[in-house]
Amino acid sequence: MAALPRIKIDRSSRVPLYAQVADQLEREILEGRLKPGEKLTNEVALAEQLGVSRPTMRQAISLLVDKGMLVRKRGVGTQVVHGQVRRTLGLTSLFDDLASAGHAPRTRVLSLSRIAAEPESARALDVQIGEEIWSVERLRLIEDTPLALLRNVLRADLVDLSAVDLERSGLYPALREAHVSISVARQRISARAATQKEAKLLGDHPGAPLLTMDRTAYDDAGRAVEQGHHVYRPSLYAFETTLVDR
Amino acid sequence: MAALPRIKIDRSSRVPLYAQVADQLEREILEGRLKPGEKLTNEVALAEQLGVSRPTMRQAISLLVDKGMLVRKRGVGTQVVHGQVRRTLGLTSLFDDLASAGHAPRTRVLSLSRIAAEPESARALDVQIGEEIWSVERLRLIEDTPLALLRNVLRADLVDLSAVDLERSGLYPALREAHVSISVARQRISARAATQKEAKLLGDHPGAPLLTMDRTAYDDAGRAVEQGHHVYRPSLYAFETTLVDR
DNA sequence: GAGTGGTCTAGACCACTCA
DNA sequence: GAGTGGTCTAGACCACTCC
Repeated sequence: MAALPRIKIDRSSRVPLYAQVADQLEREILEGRLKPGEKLTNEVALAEQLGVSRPTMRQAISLLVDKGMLVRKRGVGTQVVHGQVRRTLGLTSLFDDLASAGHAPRTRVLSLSRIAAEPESARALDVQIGEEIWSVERLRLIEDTPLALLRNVLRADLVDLSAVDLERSGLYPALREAHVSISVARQRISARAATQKEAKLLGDHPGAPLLTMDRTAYDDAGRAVEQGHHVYRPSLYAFETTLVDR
Repeated sequence: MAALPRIKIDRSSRVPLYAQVADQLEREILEGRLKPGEKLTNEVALAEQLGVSRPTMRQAISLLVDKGMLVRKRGVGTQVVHGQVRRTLGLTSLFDDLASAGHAPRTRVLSLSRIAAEPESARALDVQIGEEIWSVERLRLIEDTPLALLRNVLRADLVDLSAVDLERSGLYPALREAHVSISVARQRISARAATQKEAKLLGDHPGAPLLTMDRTAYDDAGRAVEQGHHVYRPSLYAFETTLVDR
């Protein structure tokens, strides 16, 4: 039964209470002060100790349950999950992933232009066939080793890609700067053999296995903004997910 | 501003109110009575109409936001996301996926035995090296076409695999019957070339691209129960996910 | 029976968006 | 300034687990 004496909340902060509690609770786990399998003090007592209401305490715990770091069991209690913790797959770009892993990713923009939407892109982006959209093709490298080939199309009426430095940041930060906030994305992950063109760009041989990701992203008004068709060299990249039963 | 006149709640049901509301709201969207882009009536009014409190109404809406079907924007409202809706990737087995898609999946158990845990399995399952664990190898077929090769190891002290018919159901239903409830799983998805053995079993050629999934699953006490190393033929399988910004 | 998490209420105040 | 979602409270009762 682990109480949480280190957790302090700051009611003058603009960070929500549940987020303050969740962040500090996560740190307790990541830094080993809460050990795998250890049982937390019950919710009611914890809320009282931290000086928040029980719903707020529950919301904090729920965030970590969704991250796969805690498990709750009715009538029993809340425990820390065993096993090493991994980051959850979120709405971040590959660029961010690599940067935070301490590597030095680079991006080469192979092409950037406005094209007439062909049927598939038109359907995905919810625009008329032939309407002008952005098309961009980028090569992602890590220490001069090609890692991924990224092909994207974007709604030209919602984003101005010409104003953005795509070699300096990922697509999502760029969209954020342009006041387009992506809030939902649907992904499909599979694999296939490299085409001749892909093999040449990625420094691999035709027929080599590639990890593929096809994604459509929607803004906070529910409009399709971006569609991506990405291929990754699987020896250098993988998708990690945490699944939680509800 | 769409009110939701069709939604009725049953206070005598054992299904939580928020789940009743969420399920019926989801059906409104899936069956097209709420159209993409349409704005919902505000939360306070909806709660009043349905006769529930606002936190309960919010919880229902939050479930669909997490599924990627609704987007909320402070100061503006809640809208239906554009684009076709897909099922979220959940804690289901491939067997269930195929069965619910109307296909006829079959499973052939290639081997099932108790082995001494080698270092990698021992670390993943949190047991001593050399301790007895289950090892099972299965081939998944769809209409006589090989689809996937599934290799799993399980904690023998938590599960009795000899009592289970693995050709009749997936691994997770089998575990559920054995009173082992999986609540969290961590997955890593990538790709690689088929080995000679894999190619033979899957009816493909050595070097063919395969989709790979490595998973560790934990029960509701946070203990590692199962580890899987699966390979799929990418032309027949893909992983779909919905990502939501938080 | 004691203790736990699961659900639910009826409010309140705040932050943000948009006309 | 009006309307929206975001946060928070202080309780209540229930369902489940385990002794």
